[in-house]
Amino acid sequence: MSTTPGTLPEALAQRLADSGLRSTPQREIVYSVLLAKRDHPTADEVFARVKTDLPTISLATVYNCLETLVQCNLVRSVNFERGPTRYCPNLRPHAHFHDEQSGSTHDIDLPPELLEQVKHVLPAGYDAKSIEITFRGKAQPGAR
Amino acid sequence: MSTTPGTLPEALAQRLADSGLRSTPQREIVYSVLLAKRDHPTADEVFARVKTDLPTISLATVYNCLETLVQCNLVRSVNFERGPTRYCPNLRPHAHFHDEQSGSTHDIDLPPELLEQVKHVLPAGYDAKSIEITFRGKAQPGAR
DNA sequence: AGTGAGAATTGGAATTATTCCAAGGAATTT
DNA sequence: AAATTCCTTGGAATAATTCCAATTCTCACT
Repeated sequence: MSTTPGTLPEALAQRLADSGLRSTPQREIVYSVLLAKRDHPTADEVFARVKTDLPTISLATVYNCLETLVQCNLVRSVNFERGPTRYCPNLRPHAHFHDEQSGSTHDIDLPPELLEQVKHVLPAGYDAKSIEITFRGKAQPGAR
Repeated sequence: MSTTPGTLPEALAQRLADSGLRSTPQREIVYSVLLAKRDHPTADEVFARVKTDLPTISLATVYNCLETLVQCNLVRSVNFERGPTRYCPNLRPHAHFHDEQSGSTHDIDLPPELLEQVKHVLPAGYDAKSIEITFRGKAQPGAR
C-alpha cells in the first residue's frame, strides 16, 4: 500500500498541490527524467529526453516545468543566478552574498582556514582549483 | 617613487606581460572601471561605463578585455560557468564539483555542520536562505 | 453529463547574452 | 619600413531564455 508504482507521481502531486499547482503528465515526465539520470542536464537536454516519451511537448513547457519544480523545492537549478555574468576585481578569498531584495551582490571575506575545511569535504581523487561560495537571502539595508 | 599616478596601469601592464599580452587603453579602462565601483557589474554595465571615457569602444572588446583580465587572475567572473542552467533533483545538502576536463558535474555531499560553519562567516545583518558551493578542477577518472 | 473559470501547454516570435568573423589599426621584431 | 603578430571594431550569428496569444485541459459546480 505504500510502494506501489503510483507512489512517485503521487508524491509529486502532493508537493505541487501544496503550492496550489496541478500534477500534469508533462511535469511528471520532466521530473522523472531528472530522477532517472542525475547528470545535471540542461533544459535542452531535458527537452530531448522528455520527447521520447512525449514527442509533442514544447521547449517552453520544459522551461515552465523546470521552473515549477524548482519553486516546489523538488529540484535545484545549478546556475542559481540567471542572466549576465558579473565581474569583480576582489582577489582575496571571498564569497558572494546575493541580496534578493535589492539584487545587489556583496563580497564576504573568507578566512583561509574555512576554505581549507571546505576543501576537505572532497573525496579522494578530486582536485579543486577554485571554490565558489554564494549565499542568497536578505541583507539588512544597514549592512553596507 | 612608488605611488605615482602611473603605478596602477604599470602593474596591469606587468600582469598582462606575464601572460604574453599587451597593455592597451581599452584593457586599462575596463580594469579601472571595475576597480572604481565594485558592484559586480555585468559586461553591459561595464560597456556603458567605459564608453564615457572611450566612446568608440565596442561591446565585443569589452567582452574580450574582461575575458583577458579573468585569464590574468586580475578579475573573477561571478557566474563562473557560462552557458545553460543545469538542474538536479538531489535535495540533500551538497556541493557541486565541476570537472573541467570532462565538463561533467558531480554532487559532493556536505556535512550539515560544515554548512553551519560556512554560514557563520556572514556578518550581522545577513540572513542566508541558501548556500551554493561549487568546486572547479580535475577529478580522477576513477572518481565515479 | 454539461458548462464555465482558471490553469497549463503549445509554437513561434522576441529578447538577451555571448561568441564569431572579417577587416582595419597599432605595436613589435626584423 | 616591411613583416608579423596582436588587438579592436562592427555587425552578423548563435545560444539560452522569456514572452505571448491561441488552444486545450482540468476541476468544480450545476
